[in-house]
Amino acid sequence: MSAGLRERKKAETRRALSSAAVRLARELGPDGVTVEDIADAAGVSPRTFFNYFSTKDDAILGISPSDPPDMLNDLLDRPPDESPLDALRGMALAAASRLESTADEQIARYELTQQHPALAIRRAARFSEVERQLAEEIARRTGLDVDRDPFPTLVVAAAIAALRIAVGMWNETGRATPISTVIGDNFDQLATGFDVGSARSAVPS
Amino acid sequence: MSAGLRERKKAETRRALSSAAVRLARELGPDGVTVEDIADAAGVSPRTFFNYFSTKDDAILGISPSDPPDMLNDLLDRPPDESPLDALRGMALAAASRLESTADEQIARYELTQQHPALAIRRAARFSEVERQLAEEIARRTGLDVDRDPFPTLVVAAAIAALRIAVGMWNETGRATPISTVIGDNFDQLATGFDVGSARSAVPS
DNA sequence: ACGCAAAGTTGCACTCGCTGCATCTTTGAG
DNA sequence: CTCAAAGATGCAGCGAGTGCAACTTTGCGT
Repeated sequence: MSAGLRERKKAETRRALSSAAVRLARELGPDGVTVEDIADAAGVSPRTFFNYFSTKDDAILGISPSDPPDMLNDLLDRPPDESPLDALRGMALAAASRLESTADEQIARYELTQQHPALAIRRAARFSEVERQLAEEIARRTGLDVDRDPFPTLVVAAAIAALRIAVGMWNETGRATPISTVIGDNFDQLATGFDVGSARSAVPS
Repeated sequence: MSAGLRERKKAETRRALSSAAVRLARELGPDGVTVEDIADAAGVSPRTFFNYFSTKDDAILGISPSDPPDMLNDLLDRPPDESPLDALRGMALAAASRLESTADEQIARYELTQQHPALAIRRAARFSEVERQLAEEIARRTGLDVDRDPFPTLVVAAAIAALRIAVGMWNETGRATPISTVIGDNFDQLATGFDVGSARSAVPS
């Protein structure tokens, strides 16, 4: 069987907690809602809340401890002969399409992070954790030493920025144009470099 | 006169609090020390601590609320006709040399951030706040719209990563080679792009 | 079906970070 | 020397987050 009752119930409780957290945070602001409120709304005890999320912010952002970062898997799925930047581009596109498909709750989360810096901070922290793992994988692929060679860390940081910015603009512009377009532009920019004259506007005059 | 007694005392208290925080955090770990400990060591009441720093972590990192980000000033000092990447390169070099000169306490802080993720997170958050301001300045220089054009945000994110990585490697390698060398390499990489074959090792075979 | 071990939930007591408010002390200008 | 403003402090309180010791539920072997 795919999952025992136990697993299913756990997953359901986690979803209930996280979506209650998002909903209440939107209504009352992240500081206007207590862990107790969230636990009540999800029908569990406050103490149980902390068995699922280590902080209130994590619940709002839907970050569960010890779940594997999807992006790392996306990168591992890329063929080994791809160049680092192309592999990261593929990873970014995969991550973006996953994000594009899950709709409303993601949007609510994005707006919350825009309005409440504390959440943006938590999210940025999450990204930087993942960055380290990605850099290690790029180092492995290229045979470089992640502690001595700047390249792996640098290219990963740039790639993550490209993804993050594309997602941000996608949200900012009402999710009209597909994320993949902006991701493509950003990675092209990274591939060819920031040299003089390479600043291209998204709105051709 | 340069500063009244009041101002001097305030500055002294802030320094006392921050360096007590660093010292105690190194001895007992950031979680092993309470705000009360820090306040006692600095000879003020716990309540007064919060008149100087808004969180314990900020005290350890020496982040005082409402002090102007030096890096933004560094960027504003660059000649207006420089290309975005060159201006950011100049800014990074200025920031690095400032950091290179201030000695022991900075090193202690760096090691603390390496060993305790929570502090690294706080510091990363600090960086991302500054990034937004820098991106706005680059947008102003280039006449682009920071909300519609990825370029300003992307180039700033890449530049900050280049700086951050250079500083990290400088610390990691025992502060032997000057930071400026690695910064130069990283910005060269950004200028010419991450295209295939551009991965260069710091240790030529 | 049944019983038992493991996994999960809960209540409790506690520490600590952080805040608002009212009060007292110190500073510096006239 | 006086007095108003700035700063320091004590107090009372909220809420996040943790460890521990019951208690309940699940699922497996029999």
